[in-house]
Amino acid sequence: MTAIHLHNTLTNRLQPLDPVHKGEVRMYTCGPTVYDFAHIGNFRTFVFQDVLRRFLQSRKYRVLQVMNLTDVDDRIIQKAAAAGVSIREYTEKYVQAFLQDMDALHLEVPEELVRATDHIDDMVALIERLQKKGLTYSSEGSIYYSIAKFPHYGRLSKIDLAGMKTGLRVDVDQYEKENARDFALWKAPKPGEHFWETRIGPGRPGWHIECSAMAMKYLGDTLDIHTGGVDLAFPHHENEIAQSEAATGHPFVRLWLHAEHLIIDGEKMSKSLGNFFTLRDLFAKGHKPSTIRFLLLSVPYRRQLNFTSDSLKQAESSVARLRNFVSRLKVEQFPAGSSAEILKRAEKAETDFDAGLAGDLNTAMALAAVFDLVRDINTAMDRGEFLQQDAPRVVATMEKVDAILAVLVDDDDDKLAKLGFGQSQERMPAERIETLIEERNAAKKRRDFKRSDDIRQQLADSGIIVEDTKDGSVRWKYK
RNA sequence: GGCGCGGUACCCAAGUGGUAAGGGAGAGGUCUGCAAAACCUUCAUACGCGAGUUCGAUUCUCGCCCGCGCCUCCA
Repeated sequence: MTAIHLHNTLTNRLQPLDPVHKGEVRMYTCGPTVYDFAHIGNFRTFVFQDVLRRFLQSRKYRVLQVMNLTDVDDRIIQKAAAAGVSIREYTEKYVQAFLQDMDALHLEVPEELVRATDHIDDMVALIERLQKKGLTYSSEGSIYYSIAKFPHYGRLSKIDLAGMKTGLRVDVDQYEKENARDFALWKAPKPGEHFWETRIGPGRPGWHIECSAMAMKYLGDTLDIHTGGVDLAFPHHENEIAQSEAATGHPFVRLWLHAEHLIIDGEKMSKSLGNFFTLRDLFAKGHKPSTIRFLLLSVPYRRQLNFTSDSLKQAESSVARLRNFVSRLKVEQFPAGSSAEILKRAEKAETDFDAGLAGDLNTAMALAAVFDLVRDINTAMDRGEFLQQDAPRVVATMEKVDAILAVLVDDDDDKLAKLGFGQSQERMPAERIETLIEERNAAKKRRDFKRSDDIRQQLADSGIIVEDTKDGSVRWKYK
């Protein structure tokens, strides 16, 4: 098996995965700030993280993934106050929405999905450790981290501090800081704002401390992998390193992985440009969860993904090709027997798929391996060279790759229905469909094509596509 | 300005120091009562531009141009 290599932002090169604990990968993946519905760009990163964990599992690693839910920050405090509800009450809605969205996209639930506000004590303890080491200072009730005291500051994002002057007052945060880049570990409460009464005083946590505290609580001082979107590399992840390593004296993370952004029609997604989409916006427009998942994972994570209506169409067609293939394998009847060649071919597909992912999660390469197999087997079937006993083997290959891709099972309607995007009409039950197909078969037999086509049309009107195959069997699928 | 990612066919997108994977769309064909699916053929003398290294570069080096992002709590 090809050794797994991943691009480490810290060193800017491909490095082998080398877990601290044998057979187990511990990773921290930056999750959403739950002040609103997550948008499609967020999910680009989350799908990447999901593909990563699924791939590691396919390599038989135990995966211990921690994902944070940032449920306290300026926006949340403001919005909750404006709505006249508690922070918890305000964020709960979006936490639930996030879980539903995850489910719709087949994102596996991390082993630990943790809320910042449940870990205030852990953050306070970590801040105290930093205080004891003399790395912090207080100003107007807030506590800051003095980056001048952390020699490696800037290593991840390659930010050069040499040109920066200390003592300059830069009023970016309406707080007093010694250095513009110093960041708040703990923020003094503002009048009327929600705050926590703690050993280090009243207030609320700064943004970065939650990730350091929760990551180390669940994963230990040194994590194997930490991921997030590229925008988080600075300052968020840089600050996490400073906090964590200064506190423990150990390297915080072995591999830093950053997903490039998704852009829309070549432009940054933003509310002001009017090209801002949540998952639900896309569902409402009739796009399927599987289409979106496929599109998000089809472009390797370190490459910007240009999200367009055309790319959505292409993704939908690609998924259909894969699903048609599996359906054909399951329904069509082939000559009895089995062939060593086909078995080898299936094995090769699995190997190539795996090798593609092993090379920094090159999903484009991995998908090519799958499509190569699809074409070759389809060709064999058309030529009558494909044998019945091989069908389950090839299906198994497809199931294996789908353990990572997670787009083959056609549950789009179910997922949409769960979110309230179901079609207006009830789905025709499978039994009824089978009955109609039998009727149609009978009609075909007596060459009553008028009747036969009427039934096909009737089914089509109910959103069911009927396909005749060479061997006389009929397969159907929901549109 | 600093840091980072990228510029490959109509679109999306791999890749290698020795002559361009895969998907989508298009065109033609096969199969078929019809339809769909599928298959076959076709679709980049060419990989942003210029120079260099080399027997040979899309792949290495240098310079330039262009796009996008980060450098102000945005994945």
